[in-house]
Amino acid sequence: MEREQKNIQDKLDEARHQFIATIAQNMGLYGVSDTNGRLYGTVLFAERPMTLDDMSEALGMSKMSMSTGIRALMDADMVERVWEKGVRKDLYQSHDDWYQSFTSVFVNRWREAADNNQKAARRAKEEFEAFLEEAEDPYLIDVLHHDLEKVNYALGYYEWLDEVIRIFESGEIFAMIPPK
Amino acid sequence: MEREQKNIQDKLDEARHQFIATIAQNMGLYGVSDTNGRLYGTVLFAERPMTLDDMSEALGMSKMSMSTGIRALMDADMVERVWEKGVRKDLYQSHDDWYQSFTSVFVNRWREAADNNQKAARRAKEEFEAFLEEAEDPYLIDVLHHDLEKVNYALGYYEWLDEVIRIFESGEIFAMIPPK
DNA sequence: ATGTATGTACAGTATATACTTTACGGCTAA
DNA sequence: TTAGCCGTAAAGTATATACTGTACATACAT
Repeated sequence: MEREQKNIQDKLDEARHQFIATIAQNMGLYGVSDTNGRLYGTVLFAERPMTLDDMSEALGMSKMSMSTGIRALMDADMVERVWEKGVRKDLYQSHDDWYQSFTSVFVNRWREAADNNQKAARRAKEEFEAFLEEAEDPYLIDVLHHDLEKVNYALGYYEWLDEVIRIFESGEIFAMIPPK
Repeated sequence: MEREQKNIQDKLDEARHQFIATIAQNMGLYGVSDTNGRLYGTVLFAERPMTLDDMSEALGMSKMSMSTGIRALMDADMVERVWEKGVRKDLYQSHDDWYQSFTSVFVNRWREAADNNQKAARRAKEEFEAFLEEAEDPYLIDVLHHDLEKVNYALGYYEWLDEVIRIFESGEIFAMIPPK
């Protein structure tokens, strides 16, 4: 009997491991590396907050990797540090608001890109228009019109993208599609 | 005068180059590498469909890189192959539906991840429930309940994510936020 | 104050990725 | 059929990234 319960524990670990491996594999989409994904999964299913040494042992990796990995996960608001009196080591536990994680990852990544691109497009547009003032060669003028068309299209797209991002940023998305 | 027009052409190239560099830099979000982003930009602003040799010269990179790069861009529906009678070399031009590109990239990347994770979560849930049948140790039973809670939360999240993806997949998003 | 334990910076190493060179199969035109 | 060109597969090389070991700075306990 004792033996059987032990067996269940092993199988449970295996089942957890399998699940963690899958979500870790896909966590690249959140800008989280594969190994950091496994780190998150490990902390998620831990029964208690973990120390860096715990993680190091659980994953068979250096403590340094755990340190840098945890910092990345904290930056992404996926884990949080907790204090327990009498414990000197830093303790970490998962911060499980996946809806929030999704939106903030989505927003952070796209917001910056959209802003950069929009700025670059505006600048390009200005320059193209300035060139158009000076241009005399009909062919060159034609080319410039085409370029302006493209950059205007881009600007429209960025405006649209901005709206999409805003829906996630403001949380409107949760009114449109309520969390389960 | 001739000299000045030439100067404009140079400045135009520089302005294009600048814009292309920026969008290429951020194109990593679309799963497109930096250099493939520049490749796309080059094709986008080309006045005529380009051959691999054209691109090779324009970017100062090997033809092989252009070949693989173009294939990646074609897979992402960002460039298309065109035929011109009398031209033996393959010709490529940009396929400029950025709205479509965005949604299909978004959908393709997240759809697969969501499906994988959902499948893994269902499987984990089944296993956890099976273990719960066999378990006798109260502590183990408690652990299993916690695990089930987590996996149920995950399943809810995947359901939500599925809905979000569906909005982009079906094009509903364009009714909610019309393209400019 | 001083010894000890803990997290992290730094440098070195291994692995993965991007790119190039070379070589070849397939298509086209004579 | 064959000569020549085009696109790509394969192998090799360089660069970037991920990970480790060591060594140090900081904070706590005595």
